[in-house]
Order: sequence, then C-alpha cells, then structure tokens
Amino acid sequence: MPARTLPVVDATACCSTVTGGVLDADDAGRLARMFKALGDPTRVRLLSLIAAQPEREACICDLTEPVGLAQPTVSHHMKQLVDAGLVVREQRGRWAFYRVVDDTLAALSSALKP
Amino acid sequence: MPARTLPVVDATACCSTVTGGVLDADDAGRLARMFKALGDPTRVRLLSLIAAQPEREACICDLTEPVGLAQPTVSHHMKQLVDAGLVVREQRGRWAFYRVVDDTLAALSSALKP
DNA sequence: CACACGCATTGACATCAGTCGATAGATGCA
DNA sequence: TGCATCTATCGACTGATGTCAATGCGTGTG
Repeated sequence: MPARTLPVVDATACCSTVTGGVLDADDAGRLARMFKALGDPTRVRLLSLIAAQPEREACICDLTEPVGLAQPTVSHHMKQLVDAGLVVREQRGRWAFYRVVDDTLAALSSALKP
Repeated sequence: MPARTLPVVDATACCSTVTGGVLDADDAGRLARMFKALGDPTRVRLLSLIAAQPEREACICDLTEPVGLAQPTVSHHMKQLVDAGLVVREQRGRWAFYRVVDDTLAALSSALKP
C-alpha cells in the first residue's frame, strides 16, 4: 500500500492568524501540523542546533551526539521537521544537510501574533 | 497516587528564541509543551473560536457545537490549553469561561522570529 | 570492484493522545 | 429541599508517537 504521508506543508499558504477570526478546518489543520512538529523537545532542540551552526546547516552526524539519541531516531525527527516545512534537506555526497526554513518560522510567528 | 501533571507553563519564563543559540533542555521543554498544545487542529480551532467571541471569552457550551465534538472531549482540550498557559479559566456561576492569554501567544511568536 | 561510511527504512515495543459514554460534582432555580 | 444545568472526571478503546536494533541503500574511497 502507499501509506503516503501528506506533502510538505506550504507555510506561505497559511496566512491566517489564530486570533484573527475563526479558522476553517484547512487552516487549523495546516497550523496544527506545523506546531505539532514543534511539540517535541528534541525537535525544538534540533532546530536550535542547526540554526546555531556556523553555516546555519547541519548533517545528521552533527546532531546525534548533542541530542543524545540514536541515529535512526534523529533521522526520524528530521523527517518530521522536513514534512512540516520547518527545514529543508539537501544531499551532498554522503551527507544530508539540513537548513532551517526562515519563512516557515516567520509565518508561524505571524500566525501567533495576538 | 498523585499523578500530578506539571504546573501551568509560565510563558514569561521562556524568552529564548529557537534560532538564537542552542536551547537548553528546560527551554526546549517549555517551548515544546506549549507548541504541543497547539499541535492539534481542534485546539487551534478552539483558540480562534474564543478569540472571535464578542467578549473574547467563551464557555464550553459555546464551543461544543462549533467543533462538533462531545462535551467531555472539549473539556479535555481546554484543560490542555490551560496547562500550556494559552488560556485561563474562570468559573462564573455554572459556566466556565475561557480567555486567550495574549502574553503567551506573544512569547511564542517571539520565540519563532527568525 | 570491494569496502567503509552516512543515512533512511523496517519492525518491534511501550507509552501517549484523542475520543466517547457514563457518571460525579458544583451551581442556581423553583 | 429537590431538580435541572453546566462542566469535570473516569474508564475504555483505538490509533498515533518516540525510541532503538537491525538492515538496506547510495556514495565515495581504497
């Protein structure tokens, strides 16, 4: 079976704010999906680790030791972040580099402004 | 047994930003706890419903029908939001009124600014 | 070509989360 | 006082989630 997960969230498609009128199911779902990705301490940590790298990017091997989890677990979390549109993945040689998507963070930040 | 859940999150205690340096476990945990509360479409919807009320407050009975869920389920979600510091509860007569905590939203919004 | 390396996927497991019906507790009204 | 109303809690069930060891898949290196 396919069991395809939903495509990557498009942050630019979701401009509604939480307090600016009743959200329809689609907007609420998009926002919740991105927030859910941020709803785990490890993933929040991973984001901050990537952003703190000199080049603002990191590979899995840079992240495994700081968060203290096994490599498959870190890969799993990174996939969550990619699917939420919070980071992008780029394969370079043997390594997979991840970068924070500032636009998504900005969109979420705006959605929360009271 | 107590089985006490953690106390309500204090948004003002959490001023770090996600991209402004590596977060320690405490900050990451606090942020994740609040984001997790936002990680469900129903709860995002509930927040927007409360904010959209004329008096910017709502009781459970105002929320049950719009979200299309049973009353105990709505109460359950509201508890999550209270524990995350995203709303406050006030008992008035037979009704429980909920209000959005703007400071918490503002704190989260700031934490996400790229 | 064979091998080492980095990462993703799979399978398994324990725990957590969302939902509801039933019920209990609190409040106000007749 | 008795009863209706509003909400929270409990118990149960189903499905999702975080984690790891084992394995598979590309990629570069000898």
